[in-house]
Amino acid sequence: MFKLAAELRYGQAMRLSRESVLKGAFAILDRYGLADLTMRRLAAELGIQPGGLYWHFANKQTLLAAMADQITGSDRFTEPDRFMGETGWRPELQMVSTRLRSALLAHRDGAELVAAGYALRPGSGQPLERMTKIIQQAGLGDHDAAAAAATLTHFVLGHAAEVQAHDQLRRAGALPDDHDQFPDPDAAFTTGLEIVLDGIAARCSAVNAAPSTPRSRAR
Amino acid sequence: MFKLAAELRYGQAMRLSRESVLKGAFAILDRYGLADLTMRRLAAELGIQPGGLYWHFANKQTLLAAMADQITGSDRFTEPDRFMGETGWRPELQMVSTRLRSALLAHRDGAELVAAGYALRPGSGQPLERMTKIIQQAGLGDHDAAAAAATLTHFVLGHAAEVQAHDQLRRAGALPDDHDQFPDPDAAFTTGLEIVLDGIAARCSAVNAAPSTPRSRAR
DNA sequence: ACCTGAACACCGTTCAAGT
DNA sequence: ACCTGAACACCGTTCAAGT
Repeated sequence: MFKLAAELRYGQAMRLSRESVLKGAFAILDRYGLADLTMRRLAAELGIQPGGLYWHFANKQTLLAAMADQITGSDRFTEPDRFMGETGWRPELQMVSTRLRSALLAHRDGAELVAAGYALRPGSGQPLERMTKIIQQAGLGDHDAAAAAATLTHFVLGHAAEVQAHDQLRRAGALPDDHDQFPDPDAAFTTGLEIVLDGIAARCSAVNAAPSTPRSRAR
Repeated sequence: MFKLAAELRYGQAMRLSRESVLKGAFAILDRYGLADLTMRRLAAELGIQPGGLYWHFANKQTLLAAMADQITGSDRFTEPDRFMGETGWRPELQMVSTRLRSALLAHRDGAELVAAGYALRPGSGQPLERMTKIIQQAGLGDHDAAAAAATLTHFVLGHAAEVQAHDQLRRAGALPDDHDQFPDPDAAFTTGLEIVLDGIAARCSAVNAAPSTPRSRAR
């Protein structure tokens, strides 16, 4: 009898799963940021002891990698390959980049999290692989396509990280009221994206113009 | 008498300065990596108690920022403005980018360090400001020049971070003997740099061709 | 001026033991 | 199978007190 009462009070409220632990981790991330996402704090949020977490995840690194995978590996990038018919490589690349940006910005410190548990490792880097394929279909060779996709990824990741670092400064109150002393990140993203896409376009036409000497550059 | 002996043994070996603390910090960084660069470890390396460090630097963040500034703010970027005469914006941008890459790769985890204590904040972002000026002289407006410089910086930083993350994996022995399953980072850098520079060139000619409608894009 | 000694409030991780 | 309890080996930072 007493035991039952004790269980109602102190017993497990509900058995946890990998998914519920991940959910709790995202809750802390979004509310308090990556710096405050500690194993002990997460355990407290979930109502268990710190050690209990290690039944679900081998270590913190694995947990963070799973979070990064969830951000970067959402179905948005694996979506119907030819959903929009033959729109060409440029709008496709633009779409993947924009969606990756949105995915990174959807969670507080999302870019830092993904950059830390590197998104570029195979398997998780779904947007990277998607970009590489699109660029290959645009006519670039394997090496060039990989380098171009990496360049695009670095830009998107760096841009999102910069935006979120700026968010963090504002939260800390260390900014002069903002408005636009840091002139419009959306416009900067659009411009940067156009620059990279134009650069890829230039390399494509260079290859198409002189297939035997891919080193030649358009002037 | 005993006091003198005691001082010879346990007294200060040599008064520390901000510079010597920085030097010790770089020594640990290069030998053991950023993860092992702790205030306690640094104090031990310098032969003082952990608390003693806080006379020289307000906190760890300030120390790391000073290290990032030293990497990113070396004189290499402020060098003679017209040392190479009128070589044009492209080789100038190429030079600054290449030197920034070298500076980041010169210290273990240099890219991560610079990315964390953001190199993009004014004052420390000397390469960023240098790039912006060069691009402005190439004909782009303030906003476009800033966006282009940020794009270039994100590429260089992201590339270097990727290279060093790869180095770390190899050190941990978690890689299949390397050779070139990760095909030549130097070539990937050259290709990525050309892509971004071509993109900037495209934007320049778009502006020059139609100054009143800078939205038009070269085809 | 520069540092010690000692404490405070944290970390991630392990592991026997409980249920 | 899933978690507790308790420990281990760390952190960054503060601050009175020494010299």
